[in-house]
Amino acid sequence: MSSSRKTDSPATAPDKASVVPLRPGRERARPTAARPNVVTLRAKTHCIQCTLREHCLPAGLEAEDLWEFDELFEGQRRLRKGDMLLHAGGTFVALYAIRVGSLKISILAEDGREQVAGYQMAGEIIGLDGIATGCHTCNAAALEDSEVCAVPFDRLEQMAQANPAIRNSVRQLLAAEVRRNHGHMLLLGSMRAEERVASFLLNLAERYRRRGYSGSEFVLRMTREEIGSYLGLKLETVSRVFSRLQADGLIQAQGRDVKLLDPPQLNHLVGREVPPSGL
Amino acid sequence: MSSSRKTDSPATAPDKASVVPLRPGRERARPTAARPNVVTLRAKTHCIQCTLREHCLPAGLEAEDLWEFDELFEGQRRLRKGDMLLHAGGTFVALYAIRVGSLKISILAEDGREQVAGYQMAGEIIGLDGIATGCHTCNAAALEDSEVCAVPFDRLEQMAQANPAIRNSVRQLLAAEVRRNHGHMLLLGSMRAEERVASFLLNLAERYRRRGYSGSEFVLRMTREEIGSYLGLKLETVSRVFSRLQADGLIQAQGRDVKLLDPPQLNHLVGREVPPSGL
DNA sequence: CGCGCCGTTGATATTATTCAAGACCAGTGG
DNA sequence: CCACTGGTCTTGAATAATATCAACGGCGCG
Repeated sequence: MSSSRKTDSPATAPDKASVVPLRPGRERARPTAARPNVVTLRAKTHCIQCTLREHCLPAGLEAEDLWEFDELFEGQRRLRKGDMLLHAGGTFVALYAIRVGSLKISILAEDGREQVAGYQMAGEIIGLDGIATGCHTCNAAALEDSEVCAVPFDRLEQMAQANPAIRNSVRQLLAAEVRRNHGHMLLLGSMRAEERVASFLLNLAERYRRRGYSGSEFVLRMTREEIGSYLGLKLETVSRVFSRLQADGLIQAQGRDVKLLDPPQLNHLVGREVPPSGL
Repeated sequence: MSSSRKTDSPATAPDKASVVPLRPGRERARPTAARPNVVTLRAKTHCIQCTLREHCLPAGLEAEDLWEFDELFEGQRRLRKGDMLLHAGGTFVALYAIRVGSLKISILAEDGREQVAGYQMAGEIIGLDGIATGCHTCNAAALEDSEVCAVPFDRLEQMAQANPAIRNSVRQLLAAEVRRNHGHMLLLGSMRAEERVASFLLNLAERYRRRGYSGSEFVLRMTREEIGSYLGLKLETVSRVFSRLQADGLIQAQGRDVKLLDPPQLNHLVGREVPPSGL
């Protein structure tokens, strides 16, 4: 495992789609109706060619719906590490699909305290918290240089009205958001420090795995303090737990490089029953 | 303050609407279009005559919309203390507006642990967690004998499509749900026991106050253990905090009877700045 | 090089949990 | 009427978990 302060990508990262150049005309061959002139758009990566497609908002859409969906957004927006994508109180105009990078979502107490409510990575959607009110209740800041696709919500909604598949996608997204929050409340309300950290690491691992990255070795994008904020712990406690888990042989951690050495045992720690092995 | 084990209503409870008998023909005079024969319905309390109207789903609707909304549900459903209204995993068919009583909402971890995620009282809506998925992720159980109005969701949605006011109501509801969850995460993640309990009491007080009950004196409907589950504390801790707050003169508590003696100080405890006075 | 941020670790303090005992109260059945 | 029971609530003492305070090392960066 290498020190990661410099490399700004996961330990084992097959990032292909973002490098593949647009090949105009090729995607035109798709059996679909009219869509805007792709050539005039600057550096737009279409959903159809995006490797994240199946993890993203258009997950499960058929080719036809996909192109329809693709028309929704005009291009990507770049964020530099630390840039804020959303501000609590800001008016809600669009959902954002993370194409590259990762962001932290945080909520604010009346007295100004800020708490991390989630970490979102490539393929995940940000901004759902604004759907209901029309204004955001969270901050979203880039943890590293990132790129997002903005999906104007009025157009999305309009399209959803006509297209059940897209409507369903939005639903699924909201559902996931609710489930995530419930899971987090469970964590904050009833888990001990070790369980919280293990749960956090397993969650990240699973998400990386689903995206084709290693599910056992990855690089954290956030500081100990941010992890602590997310888990309801102080940064020192997080650090200690990392050390303890390492001493117990469950993980290997050097700074932000993390390797899960004994996932079954980690799962056990979290209270999940571990299938003895096989199937 | 009186011991409350017997009285099943808040300390000072102006429950009028539920006693007022239906006066057939009267509401017919409302300037609205066709609606089903009210006489055949058993004991339906119409929104228009419900004192909770402005705290409930149809909050803010004009008379015309109100009648339209009123057609949505056929009647009330009674629950006895302990009855489950919703089961996690059950299919989502309707939202429920609490007309009388109160319920606790709880979420379940994979390993079976259960945690109270919220307490809902008269005028509040239950079942929103199912909107996204189509199946519920929470349990809802009556804390006392209660009565709810079931609002079939397919019909509500249909109506919302045509009526912006109703659509907006549903939105507001979802927004409130999100805000509630965020607030709870903040509480679980960054407050100490005293702050949590104070926050809990102030929250209840505010909700009672809005409903016309006393905002400084009320009766808890849940056990110490349930409070603890909600606040991420053990029941003994909850009990101790109650005692300490009482010793400090901030509250007066005897079992489930609670009186807030120094709301400003309680607010201060929670981190809210207290306006010195005036304005 | 020196600075600032980050992470680790130790010593100590604080907070919350656990274990245990007993009080209170409502309901039950003798 | 009484005793008995089960559930709830309170309280104390011991313990465990986490936070706080403080020191230091590493690393990137100007």
